[in-house]
Amino acid sequence: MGKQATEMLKGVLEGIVLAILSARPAYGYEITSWLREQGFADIAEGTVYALLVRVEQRGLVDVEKVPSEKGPPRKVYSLNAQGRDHLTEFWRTWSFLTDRLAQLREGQG
Amino acid sequence: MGKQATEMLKGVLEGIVLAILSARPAYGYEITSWLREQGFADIAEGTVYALLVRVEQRGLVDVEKVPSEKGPPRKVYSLNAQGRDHLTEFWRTWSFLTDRLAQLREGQG
DNA sequence: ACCAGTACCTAGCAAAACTGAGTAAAAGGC
DNA sequence: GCCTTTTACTCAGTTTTGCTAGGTACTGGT
Repeated sequence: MGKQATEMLKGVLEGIVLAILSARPAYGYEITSWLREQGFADIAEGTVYALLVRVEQRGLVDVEKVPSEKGPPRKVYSLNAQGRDHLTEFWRTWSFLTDRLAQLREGQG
Repeated sequence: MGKQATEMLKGVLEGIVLAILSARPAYGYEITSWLREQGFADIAEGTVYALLVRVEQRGLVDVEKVPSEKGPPRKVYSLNAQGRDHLTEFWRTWSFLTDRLAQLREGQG
């Protein structure tokens, strides 16, 4: 992904992380690694941690500290009811966007 | 669209406007009206004009001043070669994002 | 003792969109 | 002639979000 992706990620990355958490609880380091495997090569660690702090403060996730076999304890996040509502709203907006963009793309090249 | 869309638009809105311009030249007021018809209800006028200034400064569009039948002269923008390249790159990044998101969405709800 | 891998956090910056104004020009009604 | 509406563009200041570029801390292998 190029630098263009940086700006396109804004607002979308939060939805991505919430979607990940809706599948199963996860911790920051794990999420960052997973994103990088998926091709989001230049996602900065700090970006994910900051995002997790934000969604926690907005009450979209629950947190639990879990000791790790290697390294410091993990902060495991899981999506709560409010987070699930927010995710639903995200998918709605995302669908709207993809529909409009698909139309535009067909319209020409 | 809710407030959530505001942040999701970042980076995407530029692609949308370039896509519009790739179909035919257009001026700011026209683009804003069209976007609102398409359901982008809360796009601020200032946002579109600022975006057009940016893409002009980056040399992605050509500008021509055209007198209007009613009101002040229009600044008509058209996509140039560099803009077309940029748009191609935008579609590539957009495809990447939609693929990843579609996968995530299938993965669960 | 040292280093690599794991795991998290922070301060300061940049980009992009919004708010909420203001400026201007022409058309049409009175 | 004046006023309102519509068209059309501009600008300063704020917020949100991601990036940069560090730092802290714990474990296991050499």
